[in-house]
Amino acid sequence: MKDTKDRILLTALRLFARDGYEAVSVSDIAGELGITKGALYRHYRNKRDVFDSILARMEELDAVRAGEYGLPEGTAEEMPEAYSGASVDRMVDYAKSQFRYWTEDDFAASFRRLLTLEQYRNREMGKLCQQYLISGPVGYMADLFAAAGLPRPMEEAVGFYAPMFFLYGVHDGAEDRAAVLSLLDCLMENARARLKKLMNEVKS
Amino acid sequence: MKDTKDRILLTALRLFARDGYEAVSVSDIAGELGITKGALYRHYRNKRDVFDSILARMEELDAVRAGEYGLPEGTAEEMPEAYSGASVDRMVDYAKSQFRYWTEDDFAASFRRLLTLEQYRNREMGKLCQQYLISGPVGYMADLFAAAGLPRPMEEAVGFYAPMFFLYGVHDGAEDRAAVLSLLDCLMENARARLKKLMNEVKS
DNA sequence: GTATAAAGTAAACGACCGTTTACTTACATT
DNA sequence: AATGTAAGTAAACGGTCGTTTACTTTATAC
Repeated sequence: MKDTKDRILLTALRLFARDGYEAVSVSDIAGELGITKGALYRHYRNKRDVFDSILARMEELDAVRAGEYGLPEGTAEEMPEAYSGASVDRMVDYAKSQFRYWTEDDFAASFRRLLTLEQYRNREMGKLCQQYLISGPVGYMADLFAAAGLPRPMEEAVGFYAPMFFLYGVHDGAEDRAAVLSLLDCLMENARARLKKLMNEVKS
Repeated sequence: MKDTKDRILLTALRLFARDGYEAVSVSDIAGELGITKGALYRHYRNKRDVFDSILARMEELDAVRAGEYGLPEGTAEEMPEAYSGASVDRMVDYAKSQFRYWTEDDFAASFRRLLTLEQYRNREMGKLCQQYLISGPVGYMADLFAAAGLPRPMEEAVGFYAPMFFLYGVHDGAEDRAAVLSLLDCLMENARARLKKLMNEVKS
């Protein structure tokens, strides 16, 4: 069944995201699903194959999501005209949606924690963590700001994205997650006002 | 020798900080030091004892550092008068010093990564991670801002601390770490100007 | 110089690791 | 109804895990 293979993937991801890849045994994954570890090897060649399949799945989901939102996928140098067109409102909405995605979507939230736990083990995982959660998003926003003619685009991008990133951490350790979301809303409204003011100054 | 016990502690910390507690074996630690794992058990009761000693050591170092900087250690409710006295300049200097500490000091930087890797495994580690790196620092700053009479102290605290926290992540994945420090300097100068302006508005 | 204790080695312990094997069950296709 | 294939079980494999044991080396104190 395709269903079992998917259930293995999700269960493994949840365990990897809590304890880290090495700390989770194949028996742990199988036990959580009520099957024996021998059965797991009918669906995946080995433990590493499960992990790699998680990475591949995230890549698919990410591509789908990027396509749905209709955002430019390349860098600013490749398609500068697409960047300057994005309005402040669209960007703030996108940022809020991204926060909810990385905290509320089960797969994405677990994957984010997995990246956090594996980022120091080798260069590939470090790069993936940067790409999905750190220098990737902030670089993307800095490109947008630069294309719009904002001064000090990188400082503005960090000022915009860092609170989101920080609230991922608050969210993971908080019991009252609604309070985190409302704090994010305040910060986003502040950012919206600031960016609109800066954009007006650029135009003149 | 006390020396060997310390070398075990530091070596274990560095390995734990890269791979996580479970992924590091006692043989790994001993091998890195050129001794057998049997010798390690002359200095620590077991593997968990090494880990606990790391936590205890960080607690000592943190207390020493807090004492040296002469900052109020309790909460704002306990000693409100001590908070409002801290000037913006002192706070910015303290923040910069904290960033250098958590990135350049070998023990602190490794400990920060260790907390990052272990935060989801159990409630204790999650609480420690929050206390040292996330809700602890931001709550402390929010208390300072509130005591100074600043409006929206938590939003201001996140705006101030989140970029620092974010740059920990950038720093860990960056090859050019000097660029990270100079970016931090820009952000801190922006924050200094903003806070001084806000403080003046409060006084009037 | 010899006794004493600390620090280190090498080997073994049972437990669990990831993986493979041999066998059984369930089910779809003729 | 017979057959072939996919999915699952139970047991075993060699290897490594954390820990303990018995023994040797090193250094210190009298």
